[in-house]
Amino acid sequence: MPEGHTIHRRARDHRAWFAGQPASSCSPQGRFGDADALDGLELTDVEAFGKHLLYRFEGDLTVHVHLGLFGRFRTYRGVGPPPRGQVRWRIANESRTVDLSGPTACERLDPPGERALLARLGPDPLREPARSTAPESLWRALQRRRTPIAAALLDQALIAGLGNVYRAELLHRAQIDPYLPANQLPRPQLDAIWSDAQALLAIGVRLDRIVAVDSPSPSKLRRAERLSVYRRSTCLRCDTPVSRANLSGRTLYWCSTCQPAR
DNA sequence: AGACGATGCGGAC
DNA sequence: TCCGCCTCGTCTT
Repeated sequence: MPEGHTIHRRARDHRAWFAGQPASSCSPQGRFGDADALDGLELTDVEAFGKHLLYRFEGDLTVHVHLGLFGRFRTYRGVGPPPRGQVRWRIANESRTVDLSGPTACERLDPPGERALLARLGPDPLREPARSTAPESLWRALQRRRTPIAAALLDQALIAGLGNVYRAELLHRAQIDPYLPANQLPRPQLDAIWSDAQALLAIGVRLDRIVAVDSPSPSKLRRAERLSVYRRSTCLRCDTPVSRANLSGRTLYWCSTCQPAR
């Protein structure tokens, strides 16, 4: 579920449903101890930064949510049913109920904590204006790295919001060997990845799912037609068996024909 | 019914 | 580099 597109979509939805009015708040599971202190406060805004969500409440209170690998939201219209499973945080008004379960983080964040969080995130393609060039800071950071470009793309301090699916699909679309050292990636290739990331993430937010192939009607694509290499047995474009490897604990997928080593 | 792996990340070693 | 988190869809038995 959660790469940057999911987080931005949740921010947009939760803002539309809850912002500008009081919301009830509780922690059915009990592990979000501050939930009760927020009960009845007005939710003023919801923001997304990379894979992080910030919920703003009246009185300058901020809640930080990070879904991690397992976290998910369940949404109900109107008054929700009894919590299903372990619900860390339930937020609701008369029209919607949202249950958060399994997050890596669900916590009050004070201003220094928020500054520290945002300081360790690189630029988020979804927060930057659409551009044909990558941020200079990203380019300079990559120049200092000899790790594979595939590892760099998952480093949230370099670029915030990409996960394992977008990494695989972006490198495939750019026809780049995932093991190319980051400091050997030519600037035009970085710019191509950046602008492509902006486009794909925006589609992801709109459709609430990752679609990484070009299509006049991306919303109609079947599951097996949306991705070219991620978790596939063969490359969607050329039918070559997809290569897999473990790169610092994550499975890397690529097509050795479309993305040859130089 | 049970095993396994997953779109993530921090901390221990 | 590995483990834990704490959930669920998919696959195997």
